[in-house]
Amino acid sequence: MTDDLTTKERIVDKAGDIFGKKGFRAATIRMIARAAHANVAAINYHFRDKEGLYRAVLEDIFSKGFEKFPSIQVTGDNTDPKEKLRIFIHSMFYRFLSNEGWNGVSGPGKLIAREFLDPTPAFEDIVETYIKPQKDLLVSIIMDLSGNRPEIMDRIIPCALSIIGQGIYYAFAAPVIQRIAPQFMPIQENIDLLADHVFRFSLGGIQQINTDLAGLPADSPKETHE
Amino acid sequence: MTDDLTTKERIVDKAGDIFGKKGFRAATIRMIARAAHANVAAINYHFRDKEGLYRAVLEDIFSKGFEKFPSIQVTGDNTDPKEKLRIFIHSMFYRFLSNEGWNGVSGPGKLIAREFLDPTPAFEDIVETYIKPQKDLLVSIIMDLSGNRPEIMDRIIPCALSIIGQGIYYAFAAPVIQRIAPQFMPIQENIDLLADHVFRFSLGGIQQINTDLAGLPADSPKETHE
DNA sequence: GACAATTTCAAACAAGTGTTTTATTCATTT
DNA sequence: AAATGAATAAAACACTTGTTTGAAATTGTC
Repeated sequence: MTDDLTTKERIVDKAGDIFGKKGFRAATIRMIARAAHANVAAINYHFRDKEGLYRAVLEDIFSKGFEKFPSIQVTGDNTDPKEKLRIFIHSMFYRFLSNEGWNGVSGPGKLIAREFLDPTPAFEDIVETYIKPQKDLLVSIIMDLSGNRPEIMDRIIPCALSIIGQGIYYAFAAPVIQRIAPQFMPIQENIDLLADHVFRFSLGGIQQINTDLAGLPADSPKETHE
Repeated sequence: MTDDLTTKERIVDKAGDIFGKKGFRAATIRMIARAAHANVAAINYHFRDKEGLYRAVLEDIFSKGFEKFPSIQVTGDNTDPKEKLRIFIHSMFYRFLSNEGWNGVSGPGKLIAREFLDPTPAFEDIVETYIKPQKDLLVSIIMDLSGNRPEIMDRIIPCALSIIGQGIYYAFAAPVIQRIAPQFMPIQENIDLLADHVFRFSLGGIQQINTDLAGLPADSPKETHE
């Protein structure tokens, strides 16, 4: 199934799994070479060194992940902000957990979780290119939900972090979830279940923050009820 | 300051920092020995092998962390459940982030985050002894907040995971938070700020879930689509 | 103080690491 | 068909790893 790929492509592909599964340090180029049916020297030939391969893998994962599961492009239109939030969260979970995405903790998704903990130099660009725009988009959605009051920005940002945090946790704490709440394992079958929960929970959280701030003078606090 | 400790204690102490900072694999016993002013062979003498040392470190971290920042012991009393939730979340953040606790991402806390990703065999006992009781306590608090309806357990558990998830994320995604929202860095000075936000946000989330379920008869698990 | 057990130390060991070297095969162009 | 450059392969290299060894130092006990 990977036989029609070039050696270089096979190496990046398998390296994603192995770096994800083992971590940068514990993954050896000999494992990767064997898995990719390539010679160890091919890695240094194509990627200069182990870190060069890692950079290539990281870029590959993010570009493919956001290509297959983009977040919402249209932010300025008049879609219901609740619906935007729902789509954002669902996209996030599909990107994290689906087989065509980062496949949760058994695939390259784990590699991303590792970067959250110990960013390598290669991660700098990733944050700028992919993560910051995600955060900004989410902030703008929450802003919409809160009546667009720029003065409450420092209440909005923690909400965004809380939402991203739930996504990251569900995606990468799988080994622990497996042990304490196996029915909510972050796997393909549970994507919609988990995403729905996080959407509901976060919507409530945002509304609570809005309520806390209700005393402040502002335009009519948009009632978000169904 | 660590000079009055035995060699064995100095090794465990420094190993916590180094394992946390570098990870199990990347941390070398020579680094640890040098930091602890001990000979490399002392590690194998006292702990059999590197993994034995790691086990000792893990047990040390958890026992000390929960000793200094226990969660609430009294769950059956008549304290306001909201207040219980507030205390639970604050305890969690203090344990994760304070200097006398796990000191966030610069201390042994990072080691725990790593275990969430790749549990070692040593983590099994930790989950049973420390993490599961934490989850059960949190579930019982949320249960109180939801009117104690056991039939909605599968809505309660995800709420617990969402709360723990925010804690874990805030504590250990520091390198990313530093880059996308530096004013909310998980450090000593921000503990109360972050814990307060997570409390408010989560309270709103739980109430939203309760609202969603308000109309439901006791046992019809209606799907939450629009 | 003498003896025995525990603890510490420098050195060596075997295995595994990323990388480089050198030679060979393959594909493309002339 | 020959030539050229890219790609692959096997082996060697320099280095680091966790662990073990055997002797020295320290500690506790009589």
